[in-house]
Amino acid sequence: MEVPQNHQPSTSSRLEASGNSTGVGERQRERIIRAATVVFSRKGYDGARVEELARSAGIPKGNVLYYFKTKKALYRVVIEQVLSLWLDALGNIAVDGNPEEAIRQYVNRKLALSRNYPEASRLFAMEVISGAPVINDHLSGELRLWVEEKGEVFKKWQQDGLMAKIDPAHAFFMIWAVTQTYADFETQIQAVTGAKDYDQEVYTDATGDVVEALVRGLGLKRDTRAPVPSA
Amino acid sequence: MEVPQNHQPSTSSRLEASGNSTGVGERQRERIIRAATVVFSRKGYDGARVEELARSAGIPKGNVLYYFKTKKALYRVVIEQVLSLWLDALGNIAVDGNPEEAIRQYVNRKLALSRNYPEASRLFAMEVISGAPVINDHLSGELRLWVEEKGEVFKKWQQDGLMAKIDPAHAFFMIWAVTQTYADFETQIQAVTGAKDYDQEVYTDATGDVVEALVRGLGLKRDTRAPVPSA
DNA sequence: GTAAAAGTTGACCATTCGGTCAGTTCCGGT
DNA sequence: ACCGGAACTGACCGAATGGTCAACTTTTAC
Repeated sequence: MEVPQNHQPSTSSRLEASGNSTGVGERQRERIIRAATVVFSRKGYDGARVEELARSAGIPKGNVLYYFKTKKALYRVVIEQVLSLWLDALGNIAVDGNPEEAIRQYVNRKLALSRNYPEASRLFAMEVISGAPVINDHLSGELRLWVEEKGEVFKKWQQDGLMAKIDPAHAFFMIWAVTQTYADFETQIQAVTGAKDYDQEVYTDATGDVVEALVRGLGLKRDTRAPVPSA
Repeated sequence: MEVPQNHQPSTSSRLEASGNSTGVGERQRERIIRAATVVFSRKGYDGARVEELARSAGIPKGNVLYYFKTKKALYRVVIEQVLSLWLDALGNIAVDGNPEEAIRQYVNRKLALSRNYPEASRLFAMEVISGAPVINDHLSGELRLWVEEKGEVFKKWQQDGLMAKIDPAHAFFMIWAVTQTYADFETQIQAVTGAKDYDQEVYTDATGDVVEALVRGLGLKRDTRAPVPSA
């Protein structure tokens, strides 16, 4: 487990002009990353062949290794991108509004994420199951802080009798588990439900039932003292 | 994806005597399977090296291949064993008793399974995330039937007002997701909670909070018409 | 227009890995 | 004691894979 330096070819000479996306090779880079996310998420790091990553991106193998010095370097970039997507999605849980609505929104957001980026979710899951060799620091760093912080909010809610007395961390574990299961275990759920159009059928039911069940399970109440300002 | 025949050396000559565990090589076989479960669950099929499987079992590589003709054959045996553990654990949900107690027991059983066989859970998860190439048939066969069957019970409960009106399948998905998350995402939960003794600290909280939250979330009630016979 | 830089490609190389095999040891039956 | 088969082992092999490279094409800068 060395720390392979990143190649990062372009992006160096003409940084000033054209703002962000430097034209030519930058598109390829992202093209590769996108393709790699899909392949890695199904085969895992070891199961994914560089040649397959290339084919999936529609370019020859040599070209992939031009943009990413090693397979591991590519994986690192991919997983880090997935992680930031994950962390971003944690977003801000509305602290001030009423708990029920706040969590309802949060769950819906997480559910939408599973729906729109199922590969990202699966890749993240695989990484964690494997012991999170790459992102462990992020988990015990940023994520842990975030949970502690938001946990305080939960405790406040609990004191106000607006949430069941559940260890805040476990409340998050529950929410994450339930929302991500629809991406990670898609194969299983597909097999069991026999749904023809997974994305349509399954998520429709899930967003209804699951959100309600979680809100109920976590014992979330509307804050009656400060009624919602209509919006 | 061929179907590699299994070697299965011993167990053939002296089946009659000594009942089940045929002495000599049978112990090795199980030894290998146990070790392989651990390694596969962390590295995945492709990530696990035969040499490592061997080392983990404390025997030379050649010896592993003596008992299992190919790596894939070994994997198949391992995953199938894990699956049957999983399916067995589904067990019988007490249909007659009161819903609340039935699910409470079921969740506790699943939680205990995650606790006692975390590698099995992780391996199962990996297999499913990868598209369940080996166990897909089981999922859309046995498992689907089981869910349909037990789903009927749920519907009955719902008609009697003893359970929230949730698509039964999704109720299971929730339960599975939550209980298995403690095994599959152990690394993440460990990182976030910073627990020193994961097995002890985390599961203690989980069995308390999680069971309650699920019972509440699924709106399970005690059947008041037929009070529990004291036990 | 032209030269340098960036990008592209397929051939090629070294290593690793799954699997084979011939030879040896172990062990139960007689 | 000895025979036969099961169990075991390390050397070996071919295929596959990650990565390199030199040649070539395209783009960019002036």
